[in-house]
Amino acid sequence: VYLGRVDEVAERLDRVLARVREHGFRMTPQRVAVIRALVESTAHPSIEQVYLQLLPEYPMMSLATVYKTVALMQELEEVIELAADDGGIHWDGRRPDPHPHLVCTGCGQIVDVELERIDELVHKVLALSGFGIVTRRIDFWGVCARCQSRE
Amino acid sequence: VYLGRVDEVAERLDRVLARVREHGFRMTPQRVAVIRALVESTAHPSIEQVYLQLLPEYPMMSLATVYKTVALMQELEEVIELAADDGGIHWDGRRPDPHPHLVCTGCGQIVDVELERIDELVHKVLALSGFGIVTRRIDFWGVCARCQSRE
DNA sequence: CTAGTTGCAAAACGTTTGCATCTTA
DNA sequence: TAAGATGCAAACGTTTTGCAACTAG
Repeated sequence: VYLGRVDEVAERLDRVLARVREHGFRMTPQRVAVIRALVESTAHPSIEQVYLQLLPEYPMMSLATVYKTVALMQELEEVIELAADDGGIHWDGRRPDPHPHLVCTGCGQIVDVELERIDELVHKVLALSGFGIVTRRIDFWGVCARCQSRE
Repeated sequence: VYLGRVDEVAERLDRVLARVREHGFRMTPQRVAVIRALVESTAHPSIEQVYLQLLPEYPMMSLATVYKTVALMQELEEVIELAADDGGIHWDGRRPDPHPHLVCTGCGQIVDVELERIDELVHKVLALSGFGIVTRRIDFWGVCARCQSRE
């Protein structure tokens, strides 16, 4: 269960914004706000959750802009997609490297898991299949400790 | 890269149909056709692909019925869901136990992978997180051998 | 200034639902 | 013959798109 340090996150935000600029995209307040929300959130939000979170501070924000910005971030491989248990798509923009997630079927929370030796797994898959592995998605569903004790 | 033997598959089809009946559901030609397609296919089809595959032989088949039958199979845990690279949801009804899949980003084919020691992984996740793991989804994306040689 | 970005509303998409008709047991 | 399943079409929620107005560089 991993959480980056605050200054690490701030540092990455700057790097991501710089990359977006370097790729020729312009910086608008909406774009910065969405990228900031994605990079800082530990909650693995859906697009609508990002939108609703930003709405009070950015009343002119539109859902379409959030969609477009998430697509841009995905293009630059600065977010990864994951399946929650509400059936919808959620996003991890805080750690964009492929890593496993754990979804609680009780309360819906999504946490990161630090699994070592994933590379070994990838090598094994390569050896078995001959595929050149580009990416992966490893997600678990279960009941978190708190929800277990509540039962 | 796993393929069940033909008689194993036929045997499982009978078992699944029996289970469906035991759960109080009726047997209609449409239901049998969809379940058969799911259990026999190695292609990991989408719902629409199942529908289109059956349409010539069952011209009265409706998409809604395929949706309902897949939902029923999912209820009975006789199919598992997986993410393809067309963005849509695909299904594995031939091996309904959670197992990894490999999606070719070149030709779109989806194959099963036989990975041992997945249980160890699950135990490690349990130890790290305290979650009671219920299920998981492990999928890889890459370029298959044939698509690699074509490049 | 002008090309890129936004917000809106409409369109497109996949999936679900209500209901009259038909079918299984 | 009664409960359940089907097929249709309408409804639904989510995501994408076209476009006029706006704005960053």
